[in-house]
Amino acid sequence: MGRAPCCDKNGLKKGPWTTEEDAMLVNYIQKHGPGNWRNLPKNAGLQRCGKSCRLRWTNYLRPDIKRGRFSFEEEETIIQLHSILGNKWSAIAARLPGRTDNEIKNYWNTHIRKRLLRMGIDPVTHAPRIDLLDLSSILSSYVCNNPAAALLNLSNLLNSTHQQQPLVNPEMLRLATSLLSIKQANPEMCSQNYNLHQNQISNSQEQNNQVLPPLQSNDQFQNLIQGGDFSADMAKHLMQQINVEGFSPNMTNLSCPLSQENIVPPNLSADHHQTAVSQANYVPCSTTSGNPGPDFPENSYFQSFNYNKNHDFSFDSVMSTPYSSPTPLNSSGTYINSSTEDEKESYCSSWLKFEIPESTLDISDIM
DNA sequence: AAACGCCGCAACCGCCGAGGT
DNA sequence: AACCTCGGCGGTTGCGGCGTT
Repeated sequence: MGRAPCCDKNGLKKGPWTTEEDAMLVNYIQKHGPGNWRNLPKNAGLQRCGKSCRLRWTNYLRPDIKRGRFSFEEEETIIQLHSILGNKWSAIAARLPGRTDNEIKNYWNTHIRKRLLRMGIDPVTHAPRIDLLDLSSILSSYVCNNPAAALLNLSNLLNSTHQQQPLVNPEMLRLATSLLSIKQANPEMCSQNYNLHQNQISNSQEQNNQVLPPLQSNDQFQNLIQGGDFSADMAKHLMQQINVEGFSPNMTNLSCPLSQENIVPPNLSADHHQTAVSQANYVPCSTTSGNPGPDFPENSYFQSFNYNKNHDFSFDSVMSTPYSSPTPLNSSGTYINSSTEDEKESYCSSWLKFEIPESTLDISDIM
């Protein structure tokens, strides 16, 4: 037999609270204090169950509740805490004065979660998910203006071996197909030897140590895809076939979020995690316009991404970042106070695109 | 102007653990 | 030990506002 309901629901009102009900509840609690929720509605003259009263008080009427938009700093903190605590909304709320767990939960589900998905980040694990990334935007931004960088991007992505999740998915294959078409349409463009990163090329070739027979035709490629036997190595081979000599599987240029497991030992307590989470989970990319990158708040979550003014986003440097860094959880520095959601989103997305800095790719040599 | 769909948020629901009897 | 109440938590729902067609 199930547990009896918290109260007799017959005759009790449900749904949105009226201002009169709010006033009655507030008046009663001001006189008698919160608690004894079971008897509170009767004593206060409310036709509500105790649970409803408690929720109304804790989530809305409490005087110390902060209303209004979440600040950039608050959002930053939520993402940090969620990366280590998961959906422990009450624990997260405990570190955000004035915010309720319900409010944080709603904000996560309606704003942050969607934004992370758009940026190719799994909102559950906080790990990168290529299959979530908006590849069409990458394609459009690079193939139109900078096909060489697009190819390099793909090369990087396809050569990523540190990911646990498969990087090659139908979307990627579609992208590769498109690039192949571009090559056929513009053979002179793709046949150039861009002669970039030669050292890294040779290194990667040594690492790959694989010799695959050349694909003879687009049909062969299509058959390969349709056959379903298409591994990351095969995809890599495909990129070689598209003629990306000069483009290396340059791991150090691939911005890569780190999973929690990579930076935090599992036996650390939540308090230790609090310190640890101050470190990089995501690694920003520079912009393609020569922009030195966003000025992240000092000691902020984003600042800790190891952004380098010289466009040198070293994967190794991130990996070696100690998780015991004393970076404070709550930034005391100034921060960009984006006033709108769009501003905030564009601000965030600018540091998480899989983009290649033009400073390492002289376009004039290509064109 | 009306219909429709989307989105955000307040509120509800079911479950659980702690504590008292 | 068993039962009950209370408070808390996370997931889900549904309503109202808003934009689009």
